[in-house]
Amino acid sequence: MQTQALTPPLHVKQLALVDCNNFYVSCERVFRPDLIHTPVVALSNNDGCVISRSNEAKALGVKMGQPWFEVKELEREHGVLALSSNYALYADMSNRVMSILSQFTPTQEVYSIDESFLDLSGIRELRDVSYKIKQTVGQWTGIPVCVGIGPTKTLAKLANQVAKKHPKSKGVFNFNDLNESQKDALLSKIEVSQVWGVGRRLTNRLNAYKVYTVQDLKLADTPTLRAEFGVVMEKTQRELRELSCIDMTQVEPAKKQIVCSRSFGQMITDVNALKDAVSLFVSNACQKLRAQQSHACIIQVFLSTNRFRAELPQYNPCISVPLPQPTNDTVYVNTWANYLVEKMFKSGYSYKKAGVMLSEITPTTHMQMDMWEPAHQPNERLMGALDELNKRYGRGTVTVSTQGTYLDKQSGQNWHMKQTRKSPNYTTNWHEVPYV
DNA sequence: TCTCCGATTAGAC
DNA sequence: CTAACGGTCTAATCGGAGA
Repeated sequence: MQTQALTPPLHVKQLALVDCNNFYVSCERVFRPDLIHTPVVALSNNDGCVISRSNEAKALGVKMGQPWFEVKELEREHGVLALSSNYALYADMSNRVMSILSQFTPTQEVYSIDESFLDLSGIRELRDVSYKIKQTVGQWTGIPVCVGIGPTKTLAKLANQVAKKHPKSKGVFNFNDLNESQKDALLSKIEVSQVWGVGRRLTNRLNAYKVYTVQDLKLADTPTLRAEFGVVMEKTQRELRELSCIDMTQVEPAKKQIVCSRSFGQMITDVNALKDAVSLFVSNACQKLRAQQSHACIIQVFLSTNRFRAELPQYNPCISVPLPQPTNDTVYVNTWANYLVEKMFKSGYSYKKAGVMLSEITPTTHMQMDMWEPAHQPNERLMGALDELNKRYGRGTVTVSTQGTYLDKQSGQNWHMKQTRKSPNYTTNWHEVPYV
């Protein structure tokens, strides 16, 4: 009887958002069960900022995105353990989780490394299925997840937050199970900043219009909202009103631009070290291009000094050039990148970051040949072999030209990022599998 | 005046 | 010991240049 009353009509869409709890930290804990009660954080590239926190670390006041040096005392005071991010591990764990989730529905959108939308419309016993999802992922991967369900993606996201926040929910919350007054009560208790698509700036602007809660946004005057905040906010409001505006995208669209950039572990003054770094970025960017079967028509290279050191001279050059032919050939793009670094480089500056952007991306099938330019012969077989080897034996196994040969001993300069606290690649490298 | 394009803004994770 | 603050990606919007 009770479930009968709560079960929404079958035509109501049941979109689930499955989100892994504290994903990076949870991945680390799978292989370090001894850390289960330790406050743990994972750091961004270069060990710069905190990007994942265990509940214990959150309780100690560590903020998302906070620079690690600001909270480092907690290491001594409260035994916080900070780990460098181990993307090979996280990507592999993510693939396992996503593949398990795909078993529950034909309609999955992998939204990020730790989140999937699933269309569970028409499923009876939805509560049981939701707990089954949570239980299966937990048992097969060791990663804890929460499930939020609603009639639109925006409401599924909110439902997921409710599932995460309230222990009573046991990790599953279905917005569709509420009656109208329960919905109003719930949305009135949640700050508008929690809504998907509403960040810090928009929160402030909405507050100025006396929109403080999700319910305020849901009931706000639509023409005013549209005029002052644009189409995106209007869509968000419609989604809160249970009209689905944001569709599931099941096939990942090809990227329109590909950027590979990195801050260096230390300041760099040597042009050869910069070339070395940039050639690795080109190599990674071209690999992504080939993975989605595209060519790029424009390459842009940039260098930059450390913007946090205002007392030092600043220089942030950036050049973009059209490639004579669309390509995804690492060697070919590298010759251009190298030339651009040489052209931009000025001595007397300490460089902290560099990067490469490939844009005007087109599918390889649409290749437009320049009638006058002698055709560049892409090293297709070479690139294919390179991708295959790197896939099988790990990224960086086979590299191109001078990439990676510029060793620290030549100048004492090491541009590689700082990663002093990285855990082993438990799942992707046999040499790093620990003895059990 | 209209359109195009690059730069800027805002957001997600 | 010190100094130390991430990387990618998209869509919307704005403002100037050129047609």
